[in-house]
Amino acid sequence: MSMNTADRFDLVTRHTTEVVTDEELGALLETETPSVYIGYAPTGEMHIGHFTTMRKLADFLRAGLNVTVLIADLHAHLDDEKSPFDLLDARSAYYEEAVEAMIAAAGGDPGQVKFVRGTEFELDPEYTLDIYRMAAETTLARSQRAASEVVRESDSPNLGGLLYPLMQTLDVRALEADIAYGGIDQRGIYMLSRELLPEYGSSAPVCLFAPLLSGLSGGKMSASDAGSKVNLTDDPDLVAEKIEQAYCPAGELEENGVLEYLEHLVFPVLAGREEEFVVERPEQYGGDLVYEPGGYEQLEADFLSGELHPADLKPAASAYISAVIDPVREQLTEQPELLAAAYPEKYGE
RNA sequence: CCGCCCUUAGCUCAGACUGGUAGAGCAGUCGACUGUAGAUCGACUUGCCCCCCGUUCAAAUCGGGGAGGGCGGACCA
Repeated sequence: MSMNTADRFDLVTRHTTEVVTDEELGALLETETPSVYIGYAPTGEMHIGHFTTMRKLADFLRAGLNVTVLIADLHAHLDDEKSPFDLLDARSAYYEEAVEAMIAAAGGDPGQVKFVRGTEFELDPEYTLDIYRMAAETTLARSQRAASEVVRESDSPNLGGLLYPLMQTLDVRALEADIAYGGIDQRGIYMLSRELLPEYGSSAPVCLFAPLLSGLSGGKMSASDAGSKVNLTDDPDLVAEKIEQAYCPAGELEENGVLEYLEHLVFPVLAGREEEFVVERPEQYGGDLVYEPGGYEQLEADFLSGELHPADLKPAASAYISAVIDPVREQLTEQPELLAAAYPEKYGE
């Protein structure tokens, strides 16, 4: 690649919330063609929160990394049976399609991404044996702590949730990933991985973490609260409705999902296309506002100062969000059988 | 293998002893107030009370059986 190391480093690390560690990543980017992987457990429907990591995959590709997406089907079941065992195939198929569509919509080439399902290698004898070896030397408390932000909490936790971090650790090795990328909620697990893998003759992965976006109703995005997130299959009217109802206090950035969507999703995509962000505004409030590609900082400043009012921002935000996810929605709705098979209760026969 | 406990609204649970076809909090919906949303007021909605059989004029409630879940014992002592 003609890109120099500093540029590569910036590209790889932008829009991340933590890098473990800068030094290791720097060294990695100087030498070879590093590999990065991210795992998605095919549980609930994919949503806009996933999109921010997809956009990073486009960055990774541009930086010349080998990118692997793991569809962690076994994990989806191990975590409190979030996905029933006999729906794993259907949900994996849906995830694969959705991920490809999102990568494309985010300006990347899905053809350059390697897709792997967990069951393709997690049942290999060597892998299985190492699960047992790690299980023998890992305490319940350690595993539980590692998984606490990821695995569903319960008064009566299942064994599956405790195996989960160990398997994720072995995934890093099996996929020969130099870099593990995931939401910051994955931190606990990968810190365990960094501890364990060297004991098993592998090097610890460099870890890159994505910020978790706030939900639209304030607080975290919640799977159980439909209004807290935009789904990939939401049509523009529904997106508009959700954004209209979103928590968005004037002049405040904290837990402001609308602004976070713009920062981590809309503006990066617009920047890739060199398109402006236009807020249409009635004359009585000052007329239209135009932001340059990459002009999120300015928008945020205007929002903080009160120059940009939420009531004006929201319609613009929902229009651009819809535009970004539109191709994904179309691709998915063209194949209704995918969703019907993956979520029969909701889209079923 | 044995014993005990649990199963009621979307969620967490009361109500069961003393039968009279259900309640609270949260969530949700709708108004008011804000140039958005939230917050705050005001109003409203929500149910195969796990299933089957039985007793009874009447069963969420009592009796029997079943299913699902949880805890403990049993070996080590």
